[in-house]
Amino acid sequence: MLSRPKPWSKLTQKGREPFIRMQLWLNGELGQGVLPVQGQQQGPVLHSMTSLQDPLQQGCVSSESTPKTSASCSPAPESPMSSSESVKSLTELVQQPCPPIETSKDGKPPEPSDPAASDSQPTTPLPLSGHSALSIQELVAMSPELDTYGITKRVKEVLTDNNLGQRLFGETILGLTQGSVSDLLARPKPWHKLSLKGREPFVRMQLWLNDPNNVEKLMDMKRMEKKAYMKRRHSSVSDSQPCEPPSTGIDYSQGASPQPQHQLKKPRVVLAPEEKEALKRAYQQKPYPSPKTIEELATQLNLKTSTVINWFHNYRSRIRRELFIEEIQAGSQGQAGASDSPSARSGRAAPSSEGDSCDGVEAAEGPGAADAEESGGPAAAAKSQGGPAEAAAAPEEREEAPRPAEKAEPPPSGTPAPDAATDESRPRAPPPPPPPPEGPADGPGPVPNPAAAAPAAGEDAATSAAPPGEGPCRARDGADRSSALPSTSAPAAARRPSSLQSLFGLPEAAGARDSRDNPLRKKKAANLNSIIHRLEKAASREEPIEWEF
DNA sequence: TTGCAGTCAATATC
DNA sequence: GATATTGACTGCAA
Repeated sequence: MLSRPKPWSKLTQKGREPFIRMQLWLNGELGQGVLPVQGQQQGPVLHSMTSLQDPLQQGCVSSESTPKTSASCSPAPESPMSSSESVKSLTELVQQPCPPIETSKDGKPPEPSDPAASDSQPTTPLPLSGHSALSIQELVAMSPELDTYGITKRVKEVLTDNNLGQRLFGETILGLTQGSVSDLLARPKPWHKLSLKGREPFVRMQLWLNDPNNVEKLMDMKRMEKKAYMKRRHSSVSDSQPCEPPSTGIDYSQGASPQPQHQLKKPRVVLAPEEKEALKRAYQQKPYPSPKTIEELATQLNLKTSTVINWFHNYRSRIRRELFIEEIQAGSQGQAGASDSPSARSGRAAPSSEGDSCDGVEAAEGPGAADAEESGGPAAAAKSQGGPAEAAAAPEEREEAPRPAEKAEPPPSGTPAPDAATDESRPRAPPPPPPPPEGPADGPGPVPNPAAAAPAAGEDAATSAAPPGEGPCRARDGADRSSALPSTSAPAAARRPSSLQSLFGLPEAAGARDSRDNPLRKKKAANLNSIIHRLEKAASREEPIEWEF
């Protein structure tokens, strides 16, 4: 990297990290200021070339939304600090009470004076006024690891304590919709697993938390909204009746009748429970189904292929998140206080549980695993993510461990190795991790055989279980699955190896889930751990080091 | 091209 | 009415 640095513009977000770190480091050495001091805008574009001119010092007026644009940069001021200081200052920046968030600056945030504005538009995120013009991205990029779990927890507390809604908070402070806020607060990802963009809301939350007047401001906003609403209501009522549609006023005003609009809108697809069940089962068989499989599933379920594709994407991603949460929670529970970045450290064995729907599956998936390195090195991985935990988490179901495998995490401390796995542990645990998506999927395997499919109903037959024959990844998942849904599927499998039904049926699955702690589950977990462990070994033959347990 | 992260926004649920 | 869930979409990276 030092000898062949890529140009900043060609670096991925992750790829930029080292340069940012180097820059910080250099700044420290040089005593140059990294952080802007109020009012200064730092430029995001770094010269990856080692010449490093305190890139950070080049102020770029980049707006929050357009970080990359390096546009104009002005020399930035200085604020001497050592690398550690810079980091520290950053931390402080984000952690210490910050100046009023909102506001005005770019004109963005709703002006208090203009109630209307506030209520009608979601207002852009906040311009972190206090911190000068440091764009949020810059803050994010330079921000130290934040305890996402702790932050969301505090935010939730503050919001509930003060009776502030997610919508208001999201639109005003984060620039996100209510649904996103809800999701974020309920399932925060660990800091190191977030992309720069994904970290933004957390930085904003942190800044907001640090703002001594945060609640007050939000309350004001609330009041203004209310006022504006009342105002509008009044005017519309008194003015006449013309158009009532308060919320959609704009659209209506644009001429066309409301109707068209509605018609243009695609009705939201709502999958029936049976369909979901079927998809879940299909997922258990193949988290990464081939196009063909998807096609079949779609046909069987009478859904659009895009819907099936989306469902798989969403499911994988959500399961992953569930795992994060479990890890975090497990971690925090395990460790007392935990506030410290549980997210990062969470780790340890998370016992279980899977997310509902998730069927735990993913646990392995690992995003976690996957990125471990993100934080930098194995150690980091271990530390931050609580590596092991990841693996551990929700073992029972973990079916696929997709990508992560790369980094398979070691078994939870308690469970060492393979042994645990008794018979069940299907040795075959294959390979590798999740392969690239499809690879395996197509495989031979057991893809759900459409034939069998009858989704919901047919279940009976359910059966099937597709034996593991699948591709690597699948294999793994097969294994897991089997472990996860043990008996039930087993027999079935025997009967009908590849049938869609396998995807459905198996009522037991649900039952199994309930009892999270039963011995069976534990056993499964142990098996999984052993499998993971083996995978790990295989994968890391090169560097056996690490993991200390 | 595929998968993922992050979101939105419609619905469902509380 | 507020919050949670979830199908779909966008943009990015590999």
